[in-house]
Amino acid sequence: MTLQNPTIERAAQTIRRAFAERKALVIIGNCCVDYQGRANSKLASGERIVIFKEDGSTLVHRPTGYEPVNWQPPGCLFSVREANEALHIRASRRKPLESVKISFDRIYQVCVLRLVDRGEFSLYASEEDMQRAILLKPSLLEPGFKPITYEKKVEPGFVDVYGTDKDGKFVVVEIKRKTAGREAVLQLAKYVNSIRKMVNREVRGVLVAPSTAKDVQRLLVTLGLDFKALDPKKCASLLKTRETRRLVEYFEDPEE
Amino acid sequence: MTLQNPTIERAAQTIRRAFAERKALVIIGNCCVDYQGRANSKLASGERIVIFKEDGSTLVHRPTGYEPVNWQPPGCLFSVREANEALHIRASRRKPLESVKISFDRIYQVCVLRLVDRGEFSLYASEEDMQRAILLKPSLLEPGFKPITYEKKVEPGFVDVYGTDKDGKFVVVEIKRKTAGREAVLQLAKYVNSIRKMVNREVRGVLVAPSTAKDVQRLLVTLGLDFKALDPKKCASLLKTRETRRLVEYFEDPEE
DNA sequence: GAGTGGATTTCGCAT
DNA sequence: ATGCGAAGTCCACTC
Repeated sequence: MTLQNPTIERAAQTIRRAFAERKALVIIGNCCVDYQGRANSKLASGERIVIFKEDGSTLVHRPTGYEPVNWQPPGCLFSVREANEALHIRASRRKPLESVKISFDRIYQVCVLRLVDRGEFSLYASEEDMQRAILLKPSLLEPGFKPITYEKKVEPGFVDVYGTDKDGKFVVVEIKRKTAGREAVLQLAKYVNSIRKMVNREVRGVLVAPSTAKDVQRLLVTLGLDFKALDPKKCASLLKTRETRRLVEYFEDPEE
Repeated sequence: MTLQNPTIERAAQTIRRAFAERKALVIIGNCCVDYQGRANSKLASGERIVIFKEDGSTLVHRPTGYEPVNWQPPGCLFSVREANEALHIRASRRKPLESVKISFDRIYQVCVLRLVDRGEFSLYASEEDMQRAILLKPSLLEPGFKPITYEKKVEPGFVDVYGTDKDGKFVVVEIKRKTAGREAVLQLAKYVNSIRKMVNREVRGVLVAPSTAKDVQRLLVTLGLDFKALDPKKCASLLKTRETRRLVEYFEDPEE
């Protein structure tokens, strides 16, 4: 439901009902803003986009900039008042005690919304990011792990990461960005077997993924392989705070 | 200018022109969002409020939460495409290379805006205000305190305020606008140690904040640092009654 | 409930 | 441009 260029009275009426019904609001108009709480601020008159959400969060957006000039986190109570031919909306909360007062002298549009949004949000890094993270911080895999090389060519394909564990055993690491299925395990098993034929030492296989599909855990046990849960997102954030360029140089010319 | 429940074609046309004329856009509709760049994310279908600003910033807001679920800072280029009865808007930038692709399958409203906003914004009772207050009225810190300079560069960072106490000892002041945690103390300690290495005189450290977190008092004692309680609001009200412009001139060329 | 650390942090300022 | 510190940071997680 949308009002175009409503009077202050009409807008106030609509906005009050919207708050009562816990609907979201988008108001576009000329306003000034006063904030008092953790700090204090004043914003002189100008045209802005103001959003009030169902959960009590509040945003005042100027025509430029990523950040809202004024805002209020979720959990606010809203109140509406008309005075001096202006519409005053106050969003306030306790802990910390603070409030934002938005005063409109002209309203171009009031948009009342019942938004339905059940869409899942997922943030992730690429498989390569997980690989880099493990090379950078081998303890992510397990204590004592030492990478030797990565993308190691073996008969069936390329081993994601290859190294030794705390006991000196060889370790073959297979990385999946999302829930690992049966094929990931079989792939890892192939690599492990391939390497066992070539070296005269114990070889372990470790599957790295945020989680496994059902029954995969049992398959891993059957084949004598290990699993390490690792969140791609954590890998991504870890990479940000480190120098990754060096990695390439360091592992550039992998020894055989 | 506002479209209600437009067809995809009509919306695309309007949005293209809005981008060409560098106007701001508020679009409400059902969409999914794909982000690739510093990280990657996928947002499944749902109803959202999407804002494109004149400066290239982009915001995708779900019906709850202070923060946008997806966004792009200022400086993006927008492109519009129609395919499979959906409208795809891409906001992309270089450095870092990243893009957000928003795909609408239903659009409830498109609002094209030329917002005029010249209103001045001023923030009070910030950390900077506390700093100014202390420089203006050094006795707020303690009797006999004499500021030498502020924002003094030392190895680990910038010392908020630097001066001497009634006994001629050097004083390093670290200011926090809110309850000071452990990290504030450690920061102060770093500054103090850094300065101790450089001068041949006693150096004291004073933490200024409205209050401290638990255990922080003990940490201060352990490290031999002092604490002075100071309310940001009081600093702000003190500044209102004085001429603050002078400060800059006075401390402009800090002596070493 | 408070403290601690991360963020697709963003933003501003200094080098 | 790049890098570092601050923020009304917000937010999720731990104690």
